[in-house]
Amino acid sequence: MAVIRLLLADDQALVRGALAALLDLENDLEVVAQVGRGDEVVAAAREAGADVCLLDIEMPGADGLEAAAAVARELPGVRTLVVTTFGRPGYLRRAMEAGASGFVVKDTPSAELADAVRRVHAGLRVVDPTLAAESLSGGTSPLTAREADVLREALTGATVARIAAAVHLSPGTVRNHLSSAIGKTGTATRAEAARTAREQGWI
Amino acid sequence: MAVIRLLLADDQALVRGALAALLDLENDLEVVAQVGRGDEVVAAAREAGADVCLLDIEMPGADGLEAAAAVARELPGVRTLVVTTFGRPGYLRRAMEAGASGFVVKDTPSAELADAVRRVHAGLRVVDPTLAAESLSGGTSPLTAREADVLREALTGATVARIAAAVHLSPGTVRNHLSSAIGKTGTATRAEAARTAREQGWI
DNA sequence: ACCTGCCCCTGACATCCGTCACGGGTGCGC
DNA sequence: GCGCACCCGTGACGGATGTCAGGGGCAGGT
Repeated sequence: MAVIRLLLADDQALVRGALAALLDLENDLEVVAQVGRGDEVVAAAREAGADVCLLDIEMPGADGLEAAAAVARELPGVRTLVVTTFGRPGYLRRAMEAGASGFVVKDTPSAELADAVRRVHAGLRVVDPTLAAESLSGGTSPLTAREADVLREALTGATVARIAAAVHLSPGTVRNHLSSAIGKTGTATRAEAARTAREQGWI
Repeated sequence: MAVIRLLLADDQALVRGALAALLDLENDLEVVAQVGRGDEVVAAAREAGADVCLLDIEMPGADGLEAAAAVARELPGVRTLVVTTFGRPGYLRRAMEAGASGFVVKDTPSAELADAVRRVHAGLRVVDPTLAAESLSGGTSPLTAREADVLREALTGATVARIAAAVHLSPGTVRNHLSSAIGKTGTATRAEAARTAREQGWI
């Protein structure tokens, strides 16, 4: 039986190397490529002939969800497994929509990772069970595209004027979108709204 | 020569297990304990007879800096190496003040971790060189204790009224502290001030 | 053709926020 | 003792913010 060829993508070199050490202990797994940026995944996977890509979400260049979509689009035979720190319901949904075959949070015991890789390689879907329930209940974002845009800018604590400049809108419109987003998130200030939206994976 | 006995503390089980796999590859290193909470470090290190503790900063119970201080206080012969995601200057300073022997960010190549452990065990100090410069230049926090308190509450985007309630102060006083903190951080809003203070490791 | 939802903008309002000036209290080092 | 820094509070000011009521435009579904 042929070994499963893996690509690891994580911006933290130490974690990347440690995961490689962990997975290389398995006889049927082989790490054939490692990258630290999301926009290098497709090229590296193609060159190394990877079967499965392990993708972290938080990465420079392109995040793991974009990378998963790119792999699904350009390398149809290659499966992707998203491995992330944050078990946000919206992340799971977005990962599945991006064509990922699996979703694992970094809280899971390390012994299960190799099995998750094997299942994904076999064509099965791997989803963190506790997260799946949350995702089904309240996963989809109630925010409109513009509301998500202004909330993204609001994450840094920017003023209305700067958000308006960044999104090329009138300050009044920005305030309307923010007010709407605050209502939808059940919060009282834009900072809280941005915070909860991020925790839900909506932005 | 005796092997170096290691304790790993990281709240993410997957990362913890992967680091264990990485370090167990070295003949002179042995992982003898793993914990996922900061407040279990001392007991586990004592029971397992660890020589060196690898501590992540972000952990429930007690963070890695508190854990390092506890180890230094209660297990004088045991050295600690702080391994963290965020290379914030204030973190390095606080780690050293807590009695840690080393400070490594998760961006460093995985091949260097084992060497860092050996150096720490040998009594040397290990510090990420790029971070050391930053820390010397602008590491110490300009914030007073109260300013740090209100900024911590402001991180979530709370209103002045809620911050005041949480810190048991008058709303006016809270606004004064916030205004002062905004001035010291060179920002324009409390959200930005809280953000930069966190990035500097001041809170 | 009509309704609905989202987008963009304007204007007005009450409230909140950031700033400043001020006074009084404490503890520390010179 | 004196200055100094920090703490806590008050009061007032201008500007920012969140909310509401409108108006118009543009797509998709009935």
